[in-house]
Amino acid sequence: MTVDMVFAQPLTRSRLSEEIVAIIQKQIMTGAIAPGAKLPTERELALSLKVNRATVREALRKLENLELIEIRHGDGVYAKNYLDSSNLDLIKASFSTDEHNETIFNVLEVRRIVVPEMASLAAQRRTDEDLDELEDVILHQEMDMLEKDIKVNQLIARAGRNPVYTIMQNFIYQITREYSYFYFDHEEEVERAGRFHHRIFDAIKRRDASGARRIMLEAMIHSEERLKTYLAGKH
Amino acid sequence: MTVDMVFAQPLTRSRLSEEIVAIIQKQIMTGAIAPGAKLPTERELALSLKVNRATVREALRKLENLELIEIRHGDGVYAKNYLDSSNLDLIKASFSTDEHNETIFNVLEVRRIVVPEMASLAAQRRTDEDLDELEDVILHQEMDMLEKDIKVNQLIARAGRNPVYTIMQNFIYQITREYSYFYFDHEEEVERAGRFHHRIFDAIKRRDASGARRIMLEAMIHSEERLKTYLAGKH
DNA sequence: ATAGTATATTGGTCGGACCAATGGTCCACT
DNA sequence: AGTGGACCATTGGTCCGACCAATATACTAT
Repeated sequence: MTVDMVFAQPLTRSRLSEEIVAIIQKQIMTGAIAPGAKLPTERELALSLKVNRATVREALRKLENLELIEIRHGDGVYAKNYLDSSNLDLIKASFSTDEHNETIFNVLEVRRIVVPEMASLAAQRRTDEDLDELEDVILHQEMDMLEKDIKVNQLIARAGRNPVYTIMQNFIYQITREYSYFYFDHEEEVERAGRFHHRIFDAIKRRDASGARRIMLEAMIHSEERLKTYLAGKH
Repeated sequence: MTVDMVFAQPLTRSRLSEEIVAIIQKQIMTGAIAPGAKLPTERELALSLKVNRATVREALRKLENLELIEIRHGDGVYAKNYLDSSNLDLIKASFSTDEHNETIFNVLEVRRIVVPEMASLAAQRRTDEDLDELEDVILHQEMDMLEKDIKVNQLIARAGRNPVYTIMQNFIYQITREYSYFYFDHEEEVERAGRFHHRIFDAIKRRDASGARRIMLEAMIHSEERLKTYLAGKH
């Protein structure tokens, strides 16, 4: 438990345009800029922020992707209601500035519903190739348990044959992965994960949809509890 | 059923950079550009596409947000595995070029799980203010049923007090809304929706979580069936 | 009043220049 | 031979200034 959670997000924070994104995003999400309000011109923003207009434009482009603003050619830039956004990156942003772990709890709440259902779909739709890949990973001894666990969940997600679930799984993974390091610090949990892999594989092999769902739900609940006690202990 | 589904996506297709996004995105998602492969430099892309480098940069910025590429300062641009993306916009893109309605079915499959759970959370967490807002909308006579239905679902989502669910609800709504117009063409469905609103409101008011979940699930299944017969009739 | 037109404003694209991070080469030193 | 560090070419990041294209508005002619 030494190097976990060191590099939270800021990887590309060297980019000036990202700073601008953060500034404007904060103002929109705190309500300092109301939905429907017209933002300053690109030229004005460039002037007041003392950066080039091209840099402002790249920032606005990202804010548009986040569905926080609407850019109208020949008219101007307007703030949108962030509650209407469908971009999960907004959650990632709030995650990196979250003091009370609200974000992670929200994600866990969704995970508990979504991931077991994904396992159920995998059991229904898996091909023999999916099964082979899964078995390969599970029986692969040299791989450490964290890496293996990630791979198993990924293969299950893809075996479900629903890209929407796959994307949601990727999102959930990206948010929770920083806590996974701590999780597998205990030998007890490593063994438990090993047993889980075999059980879920067996259920998927037998095309036992409800069984797969139940086994996955059980695993989710357990890791939730472990995480909650860990986070509680940090304060 | 005349003007439904007219403007699928192309709203901002006047932008040159969007064309470039589409070109490169397609190559990555079809595998023409393999994951890990290095893309041409910005200068080379600008040259071969006969556009300015700034335009290429804006396109690359968007592809980066889609998690389709990774940009490394001083190094180059690398393709990522689109299966690892957590950006729901990828689904929207495939939706607009989907011949066999696969996308909408995938989204409905997720909706059936997610939205009822959202209703359950709303029943558990709704405040009196949430309830008042909901009642206002439901009893508001002048509003047409489509608009009302959207608003009701939105308020339920927000009453659940989980931004991740809210974002997913927005995504689901954006994908399915184009079919909603047809849905409320039948007076029978309008009346059914009215009854549904009252029932779900009642359950949420009583803080009946499982009841709210059940009522919502019922509504989802019904609209799914209606939509499927409609889509089947189009061929 | 209304429809059409001119114009100012604003986002979109262009070209060319320089800054900053990275990878690789090469050389001095051990 | 191996290692560490200086150097340099390459590539993304930012800047400047100019022009193109869409929009809103004010104005004009009817």
